[in-house]
Amino acid sequence: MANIKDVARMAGVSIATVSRVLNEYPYVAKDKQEKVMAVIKELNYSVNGNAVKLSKGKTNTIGVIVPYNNNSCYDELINGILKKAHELHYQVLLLPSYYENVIESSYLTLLKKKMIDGILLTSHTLHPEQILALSEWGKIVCCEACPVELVPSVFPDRFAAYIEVFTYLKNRGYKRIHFTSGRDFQSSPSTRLRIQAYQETITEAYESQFFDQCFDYQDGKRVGDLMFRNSIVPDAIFTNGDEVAAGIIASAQTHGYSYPQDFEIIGEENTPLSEILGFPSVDYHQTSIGEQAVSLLLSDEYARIQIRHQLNFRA
Amino acid sequence: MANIKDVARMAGVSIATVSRVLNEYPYVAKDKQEKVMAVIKELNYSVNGNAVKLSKGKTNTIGVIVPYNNNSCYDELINGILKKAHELHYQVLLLPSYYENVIESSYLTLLKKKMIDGILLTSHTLHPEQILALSEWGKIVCCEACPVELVPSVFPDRFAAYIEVFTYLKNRGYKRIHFTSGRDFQSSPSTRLRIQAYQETITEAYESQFFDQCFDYQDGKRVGDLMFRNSIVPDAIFTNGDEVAAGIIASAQTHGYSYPQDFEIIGEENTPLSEILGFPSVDYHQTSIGEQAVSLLLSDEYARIQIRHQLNFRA
DNA sequence: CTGAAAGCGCTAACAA
DNA sequence: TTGTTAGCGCTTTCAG
Repeated sequence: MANIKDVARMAGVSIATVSRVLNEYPYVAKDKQEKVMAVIKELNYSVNGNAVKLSKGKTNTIGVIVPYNNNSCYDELINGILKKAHELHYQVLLLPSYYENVIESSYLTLLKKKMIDGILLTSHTLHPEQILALSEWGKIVCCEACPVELVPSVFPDRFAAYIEVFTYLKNRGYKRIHFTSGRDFQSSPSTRLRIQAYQETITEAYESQFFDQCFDYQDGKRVGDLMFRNSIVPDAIFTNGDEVAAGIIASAQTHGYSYPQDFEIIGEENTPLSEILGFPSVDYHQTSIGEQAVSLLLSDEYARIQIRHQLNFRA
Repeated sequence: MANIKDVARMAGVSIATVSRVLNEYPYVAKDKQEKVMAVIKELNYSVNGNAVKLSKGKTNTIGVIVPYNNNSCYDELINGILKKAHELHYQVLLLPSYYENVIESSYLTLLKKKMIDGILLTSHTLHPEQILALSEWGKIVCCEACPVELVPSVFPDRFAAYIEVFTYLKNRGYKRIHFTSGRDFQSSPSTRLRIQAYQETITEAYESQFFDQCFDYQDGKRVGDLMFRNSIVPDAIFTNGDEVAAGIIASAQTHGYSYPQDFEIIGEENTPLSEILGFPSVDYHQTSIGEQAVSLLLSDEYARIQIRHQLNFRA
């Protein structure tokens, strides 16, 4: 396989000149430039990207750490990331963590290894110190609210959304407001926020229940069964995802309860599911978060940008 | 930032020895090994991945070309790919093409640039020759049926699925069988197969119609409007995706037709949507395709592996 | 406008 | 078991 030396030799110039042509450097004589380009074509030559990266100390690649790829919320986020990265001529390494701290840390070291220029962090189990310890080697931007001020981030205003939803349900007169979340409150900040928002909003003694470990449609069906075969059935439910909400609705039906006649339900992510089934859903504008996160990552600014959510009602 | 030379100097050994320790090479004296490890820790040293790649001529990275990331079918596929790649200690570069041939080609050249070891191709607009021309520089595996024998691939048996669906609908006595697809028949092989399967199965003169440019829920609503405000309304529809099917069902309702009373509909991808709305859906087992595609890509075998679909009926 | 040469940091063949 | 050294292929300063 031809290298820059071969091109230089065949074109009768120095490798420096070839490099200049390659990088569209000005100040190269027209004839030499054309000769070099001809030889490049003739030899079917391409630069070796790894040599460039090594020499430049820059990779034009960013890493994105996600727990999974099978959740619509990461879907939208990743879409935004891909779009903006492509615009800015960066490539994206997709790094699945499966919520394992060891794996997440190993991804952070990619910065030290100079294999990526920056990292975008979505939902994770990392300790802020682990992040800060590696920020020295490259920028790390968080797509969720980070408790530590020093970590630049672009994130949804989840707490405000939770407050808004609970307030809405309360004002509507619902008294048995159940809600769900994903990871348990010890590992998930958003679960904690959800509980806190509930406590701050629903101050009276309501017959509410909380269910964690809800991630998809099946989980929705599972907790739906728990909710509706109970003697106290909910009159409103705030779920952490449209799929979960859909599962609950499906389960409710098997127990003789139907939406929207017997209860209200509110989802998250604003997917076609909520549109089809006609329940309200919170849109966190993840695509926009993804785009802005990439912009922030590739700038040399520090910022913590909060993106406003939107509670979407159906016709 | 410390490099291997610094480590060698401080540990009082040669860089070769450090390299051996780094790569867990046998035949390194215990004491030297420990000394080196101590220095590595002290200096907080990490290898430079780009130097390794350049030196070894191998990147342990694969590229995955996808049109978009916002379609559940790529979701599942990518999930399988990520899982298997992680197992085999490879990293995944996610390359969105937006169905643009120029972009797709530019991704193929990453092989020549030695930036990835192989490419996984999903739906694309590339000409088989374009693929073969670059196979010389690295393995390319296709996740769709490729018309050219020489391209290794792992792919769903779409045609068989289409035949099965149309046969099923025909045997059920439906006479106005509409169907949808994504890209038009000129650019999409699967659209052509769909039409061909229809022609081979439905030989009598049915009042059928075909609609392309259907990709998501909104498209489903759009073509649903076309279908149901027509004087000839379908009694069965085969869609190219659960979202499209859901959109059609939603639209049908606004026109006074409801599923399953007034028509049959069959989707694709077997997502929660079809489960919730209760229509049958074709599962192509994309997760499995993704996993096997990675295995094939990283082996040095040649194969064309067809994965059997499954037509999923609801309770 | 051009070329020589010194890196970038690591691997691996070879000799010891 | 260890060290020397020649690559891997490109960028970039510096001198001209």
